[in-house]
Amino acid sequence: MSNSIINPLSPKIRRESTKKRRREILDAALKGFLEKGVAGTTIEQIRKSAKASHGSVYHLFSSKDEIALTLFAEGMDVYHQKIMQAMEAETTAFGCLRSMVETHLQDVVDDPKLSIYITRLGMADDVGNVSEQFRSCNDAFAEAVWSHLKVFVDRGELKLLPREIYFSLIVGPASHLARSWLRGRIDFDLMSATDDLANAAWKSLQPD
Amino acid sequence: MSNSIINPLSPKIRRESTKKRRREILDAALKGFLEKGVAGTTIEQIRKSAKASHGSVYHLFSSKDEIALTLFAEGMDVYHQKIMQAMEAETTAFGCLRSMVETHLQDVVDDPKLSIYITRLGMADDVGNVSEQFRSCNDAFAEAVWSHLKVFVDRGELKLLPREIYFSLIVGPASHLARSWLRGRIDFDLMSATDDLANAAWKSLQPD
Amino acid sequence: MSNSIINPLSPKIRRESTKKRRREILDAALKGFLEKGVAGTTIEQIRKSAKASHGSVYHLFSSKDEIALTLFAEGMDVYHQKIMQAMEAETTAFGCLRSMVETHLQDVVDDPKLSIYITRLGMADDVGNVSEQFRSCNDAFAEAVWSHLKVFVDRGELKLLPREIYFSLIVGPASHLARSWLRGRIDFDLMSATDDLANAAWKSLQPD
Amino acid sequence: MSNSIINPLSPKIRRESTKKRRREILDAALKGFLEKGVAGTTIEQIRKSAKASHGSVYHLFSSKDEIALTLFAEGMDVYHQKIMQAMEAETTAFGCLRSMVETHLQDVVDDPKLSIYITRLGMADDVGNVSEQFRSCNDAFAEAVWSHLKVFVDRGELKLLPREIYFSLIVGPASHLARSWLRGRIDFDLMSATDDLANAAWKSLQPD
DNA sequence: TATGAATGAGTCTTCATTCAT
DNA sequence: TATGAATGAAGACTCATTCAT
Repeated sequence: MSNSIINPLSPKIRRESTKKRRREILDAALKGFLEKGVAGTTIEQIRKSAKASHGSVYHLFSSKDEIALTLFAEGMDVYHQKIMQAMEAETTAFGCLRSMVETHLQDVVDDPKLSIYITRLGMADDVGNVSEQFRSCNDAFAEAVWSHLKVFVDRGELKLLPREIYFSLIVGPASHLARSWLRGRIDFDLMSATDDLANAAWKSLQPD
Repeated sequence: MSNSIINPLSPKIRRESTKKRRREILDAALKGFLEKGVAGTTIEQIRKSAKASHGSVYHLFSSKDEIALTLFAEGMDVYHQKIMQAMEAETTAFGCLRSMVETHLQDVVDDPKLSIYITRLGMADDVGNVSEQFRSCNDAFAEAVWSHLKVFVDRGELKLLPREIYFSLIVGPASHLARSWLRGRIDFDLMSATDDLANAAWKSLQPD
Repeated sequence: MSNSIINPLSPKIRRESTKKRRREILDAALKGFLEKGVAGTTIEQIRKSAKASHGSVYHLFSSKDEIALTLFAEGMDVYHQKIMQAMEAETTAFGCLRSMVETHLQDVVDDPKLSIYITRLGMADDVGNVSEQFRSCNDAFAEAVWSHLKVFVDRGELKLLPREIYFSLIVGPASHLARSWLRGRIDFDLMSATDDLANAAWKSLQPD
Repeated sequence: MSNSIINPLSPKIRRESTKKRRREILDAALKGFLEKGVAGTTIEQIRKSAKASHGSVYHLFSSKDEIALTLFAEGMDVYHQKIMQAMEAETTAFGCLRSMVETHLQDVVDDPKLSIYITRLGMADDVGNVSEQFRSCNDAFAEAVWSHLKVFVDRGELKLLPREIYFSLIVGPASHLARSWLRGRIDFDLMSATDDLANAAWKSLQPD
């Protein structure tokens, strides 16, 4: 099972050292992007932070956008995998929903900046064509999620709804709350909301 | 009751013509920002589109960021007002929730680009200090929303939860779905999801 | 005795209030010039600091340079007057030299920034045509100084030299030392050098 | 013995061509600065005159101020070296003083504009932080001068005074006169004042 | 006279990207 | 492959000055 979109643009990498250099650049770039945004981070800063030369960066990536996109893709991919693993580990409908909510919250708590980066880039017009990336990988993910939930729906444990709505109902509130938390608008520990959100998701999906 | 943050930075305006000129610039800027993003829109384009001189723009606004911020504040304000009006017009708990969901969706559908602009800027670290603006106005809004919902909670019609969670439960799914829709991932008419989302919100907030 | 060059460009001033406003602008400008240089000070800052409007400034002065020039002229004039008064109060050759040295040092100590401003502008190409101002007023001053010293030279108390050299010999060292002091390169109290410099000037001008 | 401050900010230069390009820019800039002042010279003019691209200039220097500063440092350095060489070539106290005076005057006569540039920048608050540069290099120079004069003072050939005063007494008058000359206030050949100024310096430093 | 809105030429600087070595 | 010098288009912003009210 791989809906991975990691490095879709990357050239075939020959040497080990190249791979390492590539990673250094990506890490340096991510650091910058998280702190100052994509537009606010210059290639110069990236290359300096990665101790690479200008030419070196352009040898490995065709543009700054490609770097941003690669990181975005990686991030999305990891997020998707986390969610999928969480779902796969559960056998009950409630367990599944709860697990998704918890995983989402944990993901935000574990790396808030990365979380913002992904969300923000997901809405950006201006970086490369994120949407293309986003779509192809997201559609696959959506399909995978659906195929899991379908089991419970078929069993009558979850309400039948247009499939696009499930993820919004389950993760939407967590995502929304997480954004408030990221903005520092929430005092309590984000994870402590897990039960309330999981219960809410569960109830909202009960058949009438 | 005014949690308005419109023009928080605006200087005292003496002449009527100034007010008009200010508006022209804001409108021209918004047009650009919606089409090409804040970074992608130049002051030159704005001023040309507003038929104003360079200096004139800077006489009225101290920077491009201030323009973006003013627009953001205005947009947030309008959104908040819409939601508040929707809530105030309803007397039942369900009516209130449904109205919030519907208003949110309608808002996105009515002006998708503005909607993206607001959402995106709300997550931006890089433009001025949006967060400051965002916070002060958002907190007031959150308070107003809560004071409305509290009535229903006190009556036992809605479950008692940490107050920060309500808005996420009610509008979070709509917001999440709207983002998918904005990315073109959803075939059906967004408004048609109103009932499903409203019901879900309602159920998720039922007392146990 | 007036070799004053104050306000050579100023229009005839009618009202008292105008005179006051004029003074406020000049004072505000001087403050800026001393802190950040002429080029580094904007009309905007001056007018704000003087609580005057743009138009008001331009009504009273034709340009920023004119303001700078007026201040320069005033400063030069005051300096010249101080030196002349010091000379006139003395009857002996040594007393006269000592008095000039002391006055120069005191002038620097009393208002170091003004002192720098005058010196700097005296060398500037870029502000209006300072040199014109400088020349006409300086020549008159030089003449006045010479006519005082001439008495002592005629009496054989001071050496006969090209007249242009006297002022350089008497005040040059004080001026040079003062610049070091202004740069913070000198620990001791500047005034304490008075005797040494006065003696040196005296000796350097002794007939062979 | 090197109190040189040349290129204190220059990056490690790898290629020979870079050094050449750097020099071309500096030369072009100096030409402009001498003619129209630092503020009056634009980067555009410099780069055009040096046949370099905009980015090239900024690759080699971080700002216009850095160029001005480098030039200032170079100029100061050359001046200091001239004076030191003049002193070192002399064995008698009088010869030494005379040589310093003559060198200073010659320096002004040889390149009046450069001379003004150095003097003016030495007084400027507004360009970068000249003072820092100025100080560190000037202190070293002052020390070197003093260690030379000390010999004569120890021998009783020159009067014992606070060490900061010597240079002012010797070069101050020449410097002052040179400024008058630069302003066109002096008819005679500046160099012809050498003897008078040298004698004056000599006499002013005689032990009582 | 006073005000402050408007002008617009001009400047520095940034930065992604290319290319010679 | 790696390096860093060079490119040059583009952009934000400044500011002295003019002018309508």
